[in-house]
Amino acid sequence: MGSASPGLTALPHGRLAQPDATLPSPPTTPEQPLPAFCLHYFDMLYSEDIAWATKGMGEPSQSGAQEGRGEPQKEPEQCPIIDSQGLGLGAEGDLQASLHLEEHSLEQVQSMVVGEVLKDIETACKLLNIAADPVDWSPGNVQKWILWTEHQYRLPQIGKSFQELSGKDLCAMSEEQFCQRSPAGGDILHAHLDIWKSAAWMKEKAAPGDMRYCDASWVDSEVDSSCAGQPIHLWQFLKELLLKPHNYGRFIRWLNKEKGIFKIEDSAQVARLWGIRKNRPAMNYDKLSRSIRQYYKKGIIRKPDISQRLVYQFVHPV
DNA sequence: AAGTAGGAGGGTT
DNA sequence: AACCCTCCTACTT
Repeated sequence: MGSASPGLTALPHGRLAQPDATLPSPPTTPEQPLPAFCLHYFDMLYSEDIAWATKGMGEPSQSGAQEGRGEPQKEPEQCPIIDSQGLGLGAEGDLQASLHLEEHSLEQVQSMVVGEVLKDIETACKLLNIAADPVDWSPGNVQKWILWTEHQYRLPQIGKSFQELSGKDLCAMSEEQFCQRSPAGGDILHAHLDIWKSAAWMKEKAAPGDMRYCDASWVDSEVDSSCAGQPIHLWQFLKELLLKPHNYGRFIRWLNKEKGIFKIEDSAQVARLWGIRKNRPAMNYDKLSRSIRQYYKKGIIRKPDISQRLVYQFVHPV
């Protein structure tokens, strides 16, 4: 087990010295939450393969310790805009212009970062059926979020240290208190919570009167508009995962999207995600696959014509 | 050893 | 009643 790229997100970098950012930061958290924001995105970049974006953003090269693990770590072509930061700053006269350009590109990257983070949080909300704002979480929601975060970022299992805590309690805790409850990974969990708090704060601030963001999912502070509290079906859950190859492609992916054929690449992880979603800690692939097989009779999922292990097909692909 | 198939019983909604 | 969850045996890869 645990076959999938160990240590990818066992971040040794802790607090990164980020350049002071131009993004807003919640007034509730005096100690710059934005680094956490970026930190989180760096995680994603490294777990996905868009490492180029980290090049110009003050990332201190991860101390090279992560190199050569699993993936070949291809050296991608550098982003010309961002790369201007490190190169071509020799001439004094160009300095002003370069800085200007740099600022502009930084803004672009930052807005991209924010957009990606918001999207991922939105996905997680749907998947976990929890509110976007951590303050609104029940103790059960908190446990779900911690389980999911542990899973997503391969943190040590520390959820039990935070039992009986509501989202409000959690949000009131400092990083030190997190570490007190969980010396291993408490700081990272706190950083992730900061990201969620920041996102919730930004959202609240973004749409006081007029709401442009009806399309995504959250219109007001109330999130679950479509399927609030509704029991999600397994096939829906699988489709949601498949819609996010960026996040879940390592676990489940399309083999032929048009025909609805997909493959479960990591049965244990998919089962675990499903278990988190349904509050079934004992969920495993044996049980999950039994539920999939129930779909045969109902005509929702079937085995493809050429049957392969861990490969299924939606009968009515959309 | 892990995945596939489907019966059976129970729980939650 | 629908939709799993759990446990099970038998069979295949």
